[in-house]
Amino acid sequence: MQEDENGMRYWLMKSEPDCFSWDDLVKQKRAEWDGVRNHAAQLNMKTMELGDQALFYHSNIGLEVVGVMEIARTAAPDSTDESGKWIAVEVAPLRKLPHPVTLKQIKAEPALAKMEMIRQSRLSVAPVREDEFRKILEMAGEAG
DNA sequence: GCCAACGTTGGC
DNA sequence: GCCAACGTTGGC
Repeated sequence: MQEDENGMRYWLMKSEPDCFSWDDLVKQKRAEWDGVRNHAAQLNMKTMELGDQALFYHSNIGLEVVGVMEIARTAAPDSTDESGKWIAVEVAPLRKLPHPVTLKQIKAEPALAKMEMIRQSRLSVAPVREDEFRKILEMAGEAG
């Protein structure tokens, strides 16, 4: 796991927009990222710290990174889970990207070839290296 | 403890 | 609608 000089980690979190979209998050201002039922994704969420930044990715429909959010609460029991086995974090929107960055663009960019989301496409919560994070913001039209 | 069968995710 | 990747389950 890579950190920048402030100890901050970066992530990418997937959601199907017809289930929970970026606009839904903006409306709610803050949301529990629940329903993750994959151990690798759970482990990633357990590693998250307050203030870590995460890319919001629309899977299935759109197939693009649409915004940046921050971790607003660290791992705690997933309120949708009866068994008590699974955890969830809370996220809050920071900003929408000037324009989305599509999966197609990500795959076409050699600097992003090693991204976890590419290497393991089904992982719904994946770490992002700092240089990859910055590259995606640049591709989204944010000033360097 | 292995592995085949099956289910789910997510891209094409 | 299909398929690849991956996780889980259950028989042995």
